[in-house]
Amino acid sequence: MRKIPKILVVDDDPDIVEILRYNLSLAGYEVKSASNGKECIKKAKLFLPQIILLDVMMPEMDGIEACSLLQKIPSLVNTRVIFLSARNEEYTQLSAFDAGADDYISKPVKPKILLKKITSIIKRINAVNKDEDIIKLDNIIIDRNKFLIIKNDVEIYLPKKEFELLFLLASQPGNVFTRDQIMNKVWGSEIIVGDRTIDVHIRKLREKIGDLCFKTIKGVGYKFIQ
Amino acid sequence: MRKIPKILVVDDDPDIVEILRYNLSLAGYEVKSASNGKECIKKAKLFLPQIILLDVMMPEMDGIEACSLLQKIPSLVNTRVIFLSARNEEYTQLSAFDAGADDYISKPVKPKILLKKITSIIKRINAVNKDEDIIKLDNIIIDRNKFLIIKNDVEIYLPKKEFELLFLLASQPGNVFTRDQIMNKVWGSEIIVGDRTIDVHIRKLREKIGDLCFKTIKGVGYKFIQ
DNA sequence: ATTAAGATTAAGTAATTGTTAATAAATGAA
DNA sequence: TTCATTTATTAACAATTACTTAATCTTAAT
Repeated sequence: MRKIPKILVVDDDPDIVEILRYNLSLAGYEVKSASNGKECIKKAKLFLPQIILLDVMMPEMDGIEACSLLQKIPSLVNTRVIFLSARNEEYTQLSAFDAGADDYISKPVKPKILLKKITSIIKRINAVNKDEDIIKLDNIIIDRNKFLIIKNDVEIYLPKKEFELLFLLASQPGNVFTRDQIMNKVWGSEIIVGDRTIDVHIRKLREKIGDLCFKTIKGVGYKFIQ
Repeated sequence: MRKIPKILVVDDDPDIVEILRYNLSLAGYEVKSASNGKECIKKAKLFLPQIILLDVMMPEMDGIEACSLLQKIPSLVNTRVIFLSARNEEYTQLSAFDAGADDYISKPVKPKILLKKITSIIKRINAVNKDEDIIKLDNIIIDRNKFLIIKNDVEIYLPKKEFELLFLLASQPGNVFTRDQIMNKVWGSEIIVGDRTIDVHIRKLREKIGDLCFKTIKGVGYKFIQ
């Protein structure tokens, strides 16, 4: 069973928010809203929407800046950003895409077409990302909602970073993740930490989950093996 | 190393095809073209593009019908269809999305914006679909994602350089790779190491994978034989 | 037989990862 | 808030593994 897709609507005009919320809710989406860039970032982190509909011109922080910041949040790598804007100058659109936009739609928005686009995006997301929040393997269950690992029927709680690292590696058992990939997915591209940080976290995981679960591929990276 | 993205341009107007081809090639994409829906289907099957730019109105078979048919081709599940059309009636757009379109752009197309959109789509495709770097031969599987060799159902792990060397040779079984080629591909052109280095790595591979798999062509190089 | 290219081995060197403990930062409770 | 506790990061060094080289031996072609 698939979860109801979540959409975050960000616009400083309450009327637009209301119209979008109405149409999207009716179409069966879970909708939340924000009225500026700062609020957008804050809510996106908690809400983890599949799609963010983002206005360009807003007080406090505009959409472009917000979009740039969203890109750096690891938990939002799979979130698509669609700009909805009355500003149709080419350079605005271009900088929106540079900031990481997935699409740019000019206002006034035609609700039917917007809905179709969203359907099509959700279809693509679902086709690829088995975006499961729970990884179930032979003798280990990793539950991202509860931040809990169950190994051989024993509950194990891990600190955030250790959990994220385990979750990443276990998302594709057997596959090697390079240190760069791990860095980007667990820490995010803007955070720079030392060389040994990953090692130490792997160390802790080996202690808590089991030595044999983590294989080092020297010069390449690490992988999780069942 | 990532492959060059492929784009299929479909339009019955040769001028439009030429403009798009020019811009896309310049941006580093591999471009092919078709001039109607039927040709589109045929070429898409062979070319397996990441993206198809599709006109709506065309002789023989229009874009909408072509798009519907494309959806049914399993090898094209990951191909995105972007309509480029002068017809901006809402119902045309809606039926395009119903036919499986990923986007609908109204002509005249602004090349810069189109390119940004394509970049953003390719980025998303690459983020998920890591190209399957697996070489499968009669009794050996070389899996680059897992950094693992399976020979006669036995797992073999190799150090990085040995793995890269084997991967290179096995990528074209029977073909000779000169020492220069090997040097460039495995070590890179900047790094200079002695003459015997390759020999020693071949030695190790012969030990671990099997003597008979590696044939020396004196004065030329080495080849992998099944 | 001569010679040039490759094979082999062992040993040295370089690079990468592992480990521990100390410190900083974040979190949560009183 | 303040203090206690947990978590994250770093630094220093140890251990390991991989890579390269040098020296010597073998082979194949002319």
